[in-house]
Amino acid sequence: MARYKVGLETQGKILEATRRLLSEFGFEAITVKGICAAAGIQAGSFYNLFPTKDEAVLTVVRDAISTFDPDPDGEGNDTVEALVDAYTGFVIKDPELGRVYAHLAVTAALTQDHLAGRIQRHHEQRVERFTNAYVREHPDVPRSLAGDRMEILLGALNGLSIRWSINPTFDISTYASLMVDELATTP
Amino acid sequence: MARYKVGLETQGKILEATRRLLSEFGFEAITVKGICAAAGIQAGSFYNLFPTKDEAVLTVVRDAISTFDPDPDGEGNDTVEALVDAYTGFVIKDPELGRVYAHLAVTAALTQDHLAGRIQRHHEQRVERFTNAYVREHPDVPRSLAGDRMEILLGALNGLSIRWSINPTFDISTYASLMVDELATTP
DNA sequence: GTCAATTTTTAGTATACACTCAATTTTGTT
DNA sequence: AACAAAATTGAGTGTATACTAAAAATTGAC
Repeated sequence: MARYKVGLETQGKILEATRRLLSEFGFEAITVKGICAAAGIQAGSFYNLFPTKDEAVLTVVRDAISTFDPDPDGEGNDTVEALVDAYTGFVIKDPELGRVYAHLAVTAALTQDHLAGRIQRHHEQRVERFTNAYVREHPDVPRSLAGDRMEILLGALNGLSIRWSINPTFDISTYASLMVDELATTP
Repeated sequence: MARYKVGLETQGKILEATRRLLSEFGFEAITVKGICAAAGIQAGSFYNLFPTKDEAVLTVVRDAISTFDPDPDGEGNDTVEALVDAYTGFVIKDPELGRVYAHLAVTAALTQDHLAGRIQRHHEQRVERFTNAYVREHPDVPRSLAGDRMEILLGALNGLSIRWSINPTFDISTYASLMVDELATTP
């Protein structure tokens, strides 16, 4: 929506401020007022560039996640292990943002609002991607079963990442690998 | 705080209304106004019996969970499997309430408010109890390791229950059992 | 340099919410 | 029946929030 250079700069300021506030204080604490203050702009300017607060938050979270994408060009050569590493890497790199994601994933299951739909779609795409990788590695496993298993894996990863964000000594990577092994060998 | 019969009755009405609203609309949708309307009372009456909204919600969730307690008298004879069954039973019996619990468990990791502290304490007690059962069944495993494993199990259970509440065809019981087996056999 | 499109500011609106309080009514003990 | 404790009412407070709109300033294509 920004077409002039200043508009793009302001957009950048807003995203950076949102990212900083999310990383520091989490999802519940974020307000448009706070974002504007941190970005050094006024509310009207925010709404000239973003339709809603959620849009700014989602943009930040999406960008942060894609930073860890093992196959950003969609060449179809990522592995389940690499995808799991990407997930844990994201959570470990920026714990508070990981919490924000987990929080969004949970509330997506709870509420019916617009944000929930967006997050749910993201989750489904993620399952799809994990499933593709799994089927590639285990061609003998029927796709529907593979999909179920990846649902478990992702559900458990979400739970573990929440646990990890409470107690960072919790060895999420190792346990995530353990789960992957288990799902690879179960008949 | 209720000392007269009518007060106890009103307390019951409030809890029932809260339970009904939570089961139907979830945590995010609940308001004091809504509870009062459903209970057929006024706000002042609510606050005569409950100090905060959260207190009513917590009471309902706590009661619902304790219904499934395999060892309500604390005799120390419950097993990990029975505890897992209790968890999944609770979630399956009342999905929306299960979601509410998962939601509270997640936000407990996110926020610092009073409610968060209460839920976190509940989680810790739960881990303690799972750990006790696990150590009873696997006396050779050191307690700290057992505790870690139960943290994983509970974290994953939370994640799975969220997943299940999105898609009830998801076989949470079976997968929960699988996880228990895995945690029993890992060196 | 002009001028329309874009951006920014300023000053709001609308609303939803948890919670309070003084006055009134009801309860149960004596 | 008296009366204090408890319960209830109903109107209200305070506050925080996302979001808006009109006017002013800035940008950049021509």
